[in-house]
Amino acid sequence: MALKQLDHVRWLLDKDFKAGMRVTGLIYGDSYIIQNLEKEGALEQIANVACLPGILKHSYAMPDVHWGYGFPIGGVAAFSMDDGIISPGGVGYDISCGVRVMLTFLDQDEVKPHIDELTAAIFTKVPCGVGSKGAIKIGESDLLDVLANGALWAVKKGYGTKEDLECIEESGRLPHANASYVSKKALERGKPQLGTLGSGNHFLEIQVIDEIYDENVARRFGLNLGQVTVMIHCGSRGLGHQVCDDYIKVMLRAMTKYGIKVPDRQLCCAPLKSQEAREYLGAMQAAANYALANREIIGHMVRDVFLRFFPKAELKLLYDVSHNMAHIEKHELDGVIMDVCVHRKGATRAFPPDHPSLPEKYRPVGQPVIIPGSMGTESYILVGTKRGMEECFASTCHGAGRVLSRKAAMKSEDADTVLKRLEQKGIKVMADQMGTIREEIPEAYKDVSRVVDVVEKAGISRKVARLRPLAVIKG
DNA sequence: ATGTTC
Repeated sequence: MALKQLDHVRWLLDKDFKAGMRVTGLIYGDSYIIQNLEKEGALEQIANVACLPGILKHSYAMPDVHWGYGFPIGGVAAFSMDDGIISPGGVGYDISCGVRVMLTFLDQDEVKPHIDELTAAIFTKVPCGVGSKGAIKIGESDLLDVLANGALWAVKKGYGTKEDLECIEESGRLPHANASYVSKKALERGKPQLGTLGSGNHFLEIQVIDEIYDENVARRFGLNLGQVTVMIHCGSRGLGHQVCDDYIKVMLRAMTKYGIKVPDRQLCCAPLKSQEAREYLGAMQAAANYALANREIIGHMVRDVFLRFFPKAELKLLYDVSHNMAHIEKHELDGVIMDVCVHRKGATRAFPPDHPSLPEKYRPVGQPVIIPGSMGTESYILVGTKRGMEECFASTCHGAGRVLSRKAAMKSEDADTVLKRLEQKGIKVMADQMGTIREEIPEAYKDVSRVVDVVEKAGISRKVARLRPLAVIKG
């Protein structure tokens, strides 16, 4: 057995597991999570990532890990800027897919009597579902502006406030975006979709804070028991998908050109110093800016609707963070601080207290981390820790993580039964397509509280609060 | 995730 248990929640995948592994695998999980890992091929993928050139320390797997395109979802891998690589498969098809939480100044008792109308009004306002479009109309030059400026563009156009920006990662704008590396096809797909939620696991929830674990941090974040919040989970839509598709082809050519050998073609990549890497980074950051703008615009639309019902709602942004990104960040290795390229695919950046990238108001406690649960289950707010910074490149989990494939989930139950069950729990659900409801049944996912307990026990982030859904909008 | 198989 190549997996060595280090403590209750840490497992080391030995280099003997597979020929070509340059580093060990470090997996966070309890025994249930480790069992699931073996049966679905994720373990093999963790080992494959460990074979990539220039990988640093470990190939990491968070407790929500499961099989993905090339890299596992829930995987983290950092690469040296000197001899490392960048890979579209390590970011994922939905570039900068991520999540934000907005805080109302309303108690659940004020909102509950209006929840049906409120949810219906948001459902009408925010287009959702596969191929959804038409939230706002922009031309080619505005789209280029979005790709260059992210959420800053949205705020400039009145879709959001200046105060939002400091609570978005990278202040809402990735600086090395370069739209000239984004294909015409990607631009065409993205133009009509700005301000739309999309489909799959994307959602919009109205929630209530029903448990506080850390009073001090919760106070700093502005979280109170009974307070209503809004969570938005979506990404870069067809534009990001097309960028990934385009650059997988570029990287397959680059592998031949640079003589890179990988155990799985889906891990195709290019040296970080190459022109191909520069172009992917520019295109990926442009797609990420699209996603940041998208969440800012949707947030603004939700704010509009809430204010119509409740003039004092406010909807202050707690934080907006991506969980599908490669970032070039400073990390300490063997006592030396250096730039490294951290791929987080279905994993969340979680900066510790005092990190210079954090807005000043969060510096004393650390970065808010947002962990959505599966449909109808609780979500969590965590906070980044020093140990996470030192041990796993400031990373943590991103959600519940699938245990059933979309296809397998589709077979299990009809949508009406799922909706009825959620209704009995007092959760209002509105969806564009019933197929999505079946794909997203809670049984298709791990228990998010189990996942969060693992990262807390490991000390790579800490629980702050739990959010219970009142209403869910699905694509 | 995705104009859910250009």
